[in-house]
Amino acid sequence: MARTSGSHSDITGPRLRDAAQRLFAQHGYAAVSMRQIAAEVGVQAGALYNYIPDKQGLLFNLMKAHLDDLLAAWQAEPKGETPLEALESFTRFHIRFHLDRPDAVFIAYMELRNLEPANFAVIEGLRKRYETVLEDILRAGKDAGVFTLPDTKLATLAVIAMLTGVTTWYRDTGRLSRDRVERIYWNMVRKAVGA
Amino acid sequence: MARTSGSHSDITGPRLRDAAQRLFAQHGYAAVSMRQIAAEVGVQAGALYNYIPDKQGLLFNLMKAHLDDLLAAWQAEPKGETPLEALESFTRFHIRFHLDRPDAVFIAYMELRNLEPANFAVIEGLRKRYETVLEDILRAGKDAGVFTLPDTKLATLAVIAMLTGVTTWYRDTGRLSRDRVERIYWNMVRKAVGA
DNA sequence: TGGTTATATGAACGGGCGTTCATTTCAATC
DNA sequence: GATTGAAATGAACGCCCGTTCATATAACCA
Repeated sequence: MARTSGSHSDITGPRLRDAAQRLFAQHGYAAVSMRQIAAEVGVQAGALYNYIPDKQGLLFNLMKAHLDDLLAAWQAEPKGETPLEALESFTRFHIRFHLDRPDAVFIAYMELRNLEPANFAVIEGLRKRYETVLEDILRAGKDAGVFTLPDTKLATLAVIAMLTGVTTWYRDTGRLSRDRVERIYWNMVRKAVGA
Repeated sequence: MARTSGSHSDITGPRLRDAAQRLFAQHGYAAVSMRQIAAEVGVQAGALYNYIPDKQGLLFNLMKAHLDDLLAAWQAEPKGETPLEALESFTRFHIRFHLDRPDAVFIAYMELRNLEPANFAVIEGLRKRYETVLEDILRAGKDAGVFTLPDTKLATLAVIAMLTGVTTWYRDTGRLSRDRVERIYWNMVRKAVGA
């Protein structure tokens, strides 16, 4: 034991965020203490405050980093030419990205109510920007007469809920591969939008 | 102030559950203290223990009551004759039931990780029983050649996720009536299952 | 090699936690 | 009107919380 002092800044920082992400996802923000996180990192609780302003700031940083990642990754994604291609691209991207980060996803959806109002507004804005990505695809498809949608806004929310739901049951050791899951969901999404 | 003592058993019990449900939904189980609940009820914290074994038991009772309600309500629902009618019935029922109980729904989905293992097993069992209701409908429709499903199990999970997602955005003061929402989602569900 | 600085310790702060229990209060019964 | 018992009080229990800070240490740079 007894990690002695010295300079481990570049190690402790990431380890802190990793531990916090894992513990918050498992037990919930309010149920995890700074001392638990510190123990996981192998450090005393006081040392954490060299890296974060406070517990709330830690949660906010984790959520913001996740959503920034999400939006940046979509920017870097090949999006296809037609609305149908774009929707397939989005569907597969969303599933893949979310399955790769189960803890971050869990926190982003479950801990919104533990954000202070100012922090919540920032996160909510990023979430809406991502929602708009899908909404724009669906509207373009509807305008082009490729999709049949009773309500574009509701279809957006319905598709995202359906896709994000994958994270609640998917296990790497399960019956289906990721690619198979992507395919099955794409099949259902395509039919749901009438294409 | 100062609610004095006396016999309020039949009043305090329900009020305790109401307050706990509201507060747990708003702030999360771990973030709400017994003293906050007691204050909401208008009583000292110690008095709550005349009605519940402990905080964990309170959470468990709330979740169990919700799922018992859900299964009982479905039993009492007219289910239609054909798989298509049954699916419409289920879709509308699920949306209606969940929109009527936003707090209970929120707790049932968010606080699973705060249940002790034994309690979790009970709740999980009830949740799976409800899932099976939809799975049976989908399988019947698939066997009858009415539904086209790439994977019955995944379709079950996808549809439930999609429908339950309504609770995250629906507001009574919003653009659409409940009936309109039911209709729009039924349209999307029907198409998603290829009927 | 010695001084500087980043990084950690560990104790302390005030306060809130879930739960228990002796005691008090009051409505209902005889 | 006295007795009874359910239902509440309010203080106390030991414990953990997030955060701060004086102090110690080890790596880096002159």
